[in-house]
Amino acid sequence: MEKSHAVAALAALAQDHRLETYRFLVQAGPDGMPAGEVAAAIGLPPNTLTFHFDRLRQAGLVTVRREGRSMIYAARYDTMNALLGYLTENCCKGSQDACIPAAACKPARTKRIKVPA
Amino acid sequence: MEKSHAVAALAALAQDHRLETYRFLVQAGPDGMPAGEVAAAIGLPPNTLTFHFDRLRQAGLVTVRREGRSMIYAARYDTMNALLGYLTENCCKGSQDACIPAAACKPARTKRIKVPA
DNA sequence: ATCTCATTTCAACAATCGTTGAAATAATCC
DNA sequence: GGATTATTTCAACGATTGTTGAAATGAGAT
Repeated sequence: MEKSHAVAALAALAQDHRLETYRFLVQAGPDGMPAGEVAAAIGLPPNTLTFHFDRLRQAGLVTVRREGRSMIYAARYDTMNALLGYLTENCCKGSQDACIPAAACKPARTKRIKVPA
Repeated sequence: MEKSHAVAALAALAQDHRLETYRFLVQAGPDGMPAGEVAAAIGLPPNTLTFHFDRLRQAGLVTVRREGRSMIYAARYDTMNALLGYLTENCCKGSQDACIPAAACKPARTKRIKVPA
């Protein structure tokens, strides 16, 4: 991930309603949610939400698709992981000793991906 | 980490000069660097840099101490790790299956903390 | 005390941000 | 076709942001 993309993603997340919206979409899962349901859940007027969705989308944190008359927004996990990679690269690469706490990142531990054999 | 703190940290990092400054301080190590050297390295007028340092400090990402006539700024690794924790909590906790890629975060692998025996 | 060096404070300024209300579009139902 | 539902577009608005130049502070050197 390039610096400008990281800045864009950080800026997109650096706002109350957008962070909440994004978090909501992440927990909603990869299938996403119609804009209206998000608006109701977050408690934001639809036009305001559209503005924030646009920001998230331009930062590559979210995708949209039409389904009937609803617009379904979904979180892009790959972008978040790229951002985390960029930040941890900064945090831990240059000087490992500097990263005081051992517990830097805590990925899902309870249930790994398949890895058949 | 609370949401408002996360937003503050994200906002502090969501700017070209500040992200670069913070990254520079992270790589400078826990002892930090005088403001002047950072200004020279980043290529920013000292008063502008002060403005950005203030933002980073208010977000808890940086500390200052005086040393002679220099002000030494240093990265706060704990805050960055708290932020990463908050983001990964969002990304991976609620729905592990949703976190498509296995490589979510990559902490320092080359050289672990001491662990004497 | 005076002088310099390192940094901060302050008051501007244009630019961008987040929100609103009203109007437009897009798809479905009758 | 016209009505209804879901969402976006548009033009405003006050608020915040990042940058600048000039002046102030703080600490060491003479």
